[in-house]
Amino acid sequence: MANMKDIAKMAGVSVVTVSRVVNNSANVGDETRKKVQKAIKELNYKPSRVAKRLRSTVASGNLLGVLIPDIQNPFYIDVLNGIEEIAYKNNYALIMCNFNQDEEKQAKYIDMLMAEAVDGMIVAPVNAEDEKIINVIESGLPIVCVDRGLKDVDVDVDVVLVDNKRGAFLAVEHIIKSGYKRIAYISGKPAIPSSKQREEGYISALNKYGIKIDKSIIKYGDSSHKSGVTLSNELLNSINPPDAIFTGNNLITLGALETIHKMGLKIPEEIAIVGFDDMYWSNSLNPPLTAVRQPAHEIGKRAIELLIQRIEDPNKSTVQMILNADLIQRKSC
Amino acid sequence: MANMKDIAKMAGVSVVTVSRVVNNSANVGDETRKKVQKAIKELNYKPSRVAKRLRSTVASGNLLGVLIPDIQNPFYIDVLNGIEEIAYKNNYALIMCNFNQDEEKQAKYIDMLMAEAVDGMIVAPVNAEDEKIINVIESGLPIVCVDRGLKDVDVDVDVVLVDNKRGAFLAVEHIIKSGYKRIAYISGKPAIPSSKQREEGYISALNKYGIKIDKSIIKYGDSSHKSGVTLSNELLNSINPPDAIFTGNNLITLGALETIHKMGLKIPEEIAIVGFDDMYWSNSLNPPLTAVRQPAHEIGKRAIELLIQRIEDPNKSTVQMILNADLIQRKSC
DNA sequence: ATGAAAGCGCTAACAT
DNA sequence: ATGTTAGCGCTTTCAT
Repeated sequence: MANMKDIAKMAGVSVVTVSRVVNNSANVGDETRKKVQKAIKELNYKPSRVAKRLRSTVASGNLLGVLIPDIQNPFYIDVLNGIEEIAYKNNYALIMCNFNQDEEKQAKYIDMLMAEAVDGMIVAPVNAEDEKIINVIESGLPIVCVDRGLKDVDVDVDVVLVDNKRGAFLAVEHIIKSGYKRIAYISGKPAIPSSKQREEGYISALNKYGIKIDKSIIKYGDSSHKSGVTLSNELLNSINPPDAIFTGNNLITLGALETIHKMGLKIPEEIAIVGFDDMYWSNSLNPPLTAVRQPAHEIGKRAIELLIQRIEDPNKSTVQMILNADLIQRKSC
Repeated sequence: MANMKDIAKMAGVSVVTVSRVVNNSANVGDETRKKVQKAIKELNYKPSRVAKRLRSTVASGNLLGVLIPDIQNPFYIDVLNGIEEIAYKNNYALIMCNFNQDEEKQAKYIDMLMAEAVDGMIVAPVNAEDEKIINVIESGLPIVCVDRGLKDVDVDVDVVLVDNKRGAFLAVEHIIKSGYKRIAYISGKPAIPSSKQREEGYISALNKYGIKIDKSIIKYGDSSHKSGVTLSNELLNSINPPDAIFTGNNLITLGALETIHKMGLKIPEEIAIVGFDDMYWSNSLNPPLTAVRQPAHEIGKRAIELLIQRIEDPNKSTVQMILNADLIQRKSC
């Protein structure tokens, strides 16, 4: 592969001039620029992003890290998709790190990203008090949090979130207005802020409509498909089963549906279900799923836009961007 | 961040010695090694992967590129997941490139990966004669193809595939044995080899059981969810509709299900469906989907294992690994 | 067993 | 408008 020296030689200029042409600096003569461009084309020269990254003082390495809690979760795929779209447009490469909700794996990936000298990272932190991430932020590396924020109020960080409480409220209110009386909630990992917020929305809806909270039909899992299967099973096989279930994320929803179908229960007649998180194939479910839609793709886009802005101007003040989640009514409730 | 020089100074040795310790080279005194290790711990030193990548002659940069045709497709997610699992274990970072079945985007991503000096790439080529990829292979960069091979017999490349023809045959045979007479096939992009191979399996099953091929119920789309919706609609609203559909990939399956549910058709009584590609939530569909399962996760794992082997020994002979796809019988046929 | 010197491909700072 | 020098953090080669 040709390098700057080759181009310089061919064009009869110094490497600095080549660098200037490559980076569109001013102060290059028209003639010179043309000669260099010709050589670049001729030798099919592509500047080494590695050398640039090593040398540059300002972030310009065009490399970003993305830390994802669970790549099997369609929500994060959509977020990732949004991130990738903008990254590509801006010539950023993306190192993808899937840490499976595992704090240790997350920490190791963060070390790796630092060693790769990324210009910034997008993270959905395992927990709201993650020291590792807080350290990185304090070190000055641009970071944007998605889906989950950080608790420490002293930490200044850009965050892109969804109004989980309101989304959950909307869902449960709809369930109530549809005439259901005994509404269960299957929560994700309680340690994840969004799980708690969704529970708050669930509770505030019940409160508003004067339905007594029954803790026995609030089930806590680990945000997985499997916990959706198991917990819905416990719920539906109990002495006093619910007539509707609000599920805390899409994996749980899918798990609950599996149980419901296995039991041969009719949706929404025998059991209604509303899920948090929509999928592009919610209409392929039978009946089509009523769900709270997070604008996942937009979350991703906003996050990387904020990140790029911060990279370009590290002093810009941080923002907390809260997007709306809305209810998509279909047939499952 | 501490660098080698800092460690060297602190340990009272030269940077070379530090490098030797970091890379577990022989010829380092026990005492020296300990001093260096202590300094490394104390300063929390992490070697720069960037500098290493720039300097190293042998591939040791521990960076890989993954080129994915469509990140919204659950099959590729599973493949990616398998890749990531092994990459992480081997301390490889992964640059994720989603090219949306777009040849130009794929080409640009390949340029980017070259500029990042990756040690190798895993690719599912847009088309079987992709010049760009063939060039890269000929340049000597380790590459493994997944899901789709390359046509040019002169090109020596590791490939991990599934026996698409046999998988499709199994599916269609099962449909026939279940008593269906008029079996449609909704194909993905005909240019993609796997689409053709699946069609071959479909045809050979029909042939074996003496069912005449009716070209009017073989529909060609672009492997997308949308084409699944549209083409199944055409099929089911025709004068002589099929009583069963074999769908060419999971996105098409999902699209077809959407149409079927919208039309209120009963599965499998009024229309049977068997899909190519299984999902972990196939049981959440109603009825649970009968599908051909590709070992997607294993495809990913095998691919990166081959890639790492090739990176470590560029002269090893190439292999073509063909995995089995098997039929998972559930309730949709 | 250890180190000095050179250099990977590029950019920053300072000339001219 | 262009070039010279130095050096990012590491590994390689050759010495000792």
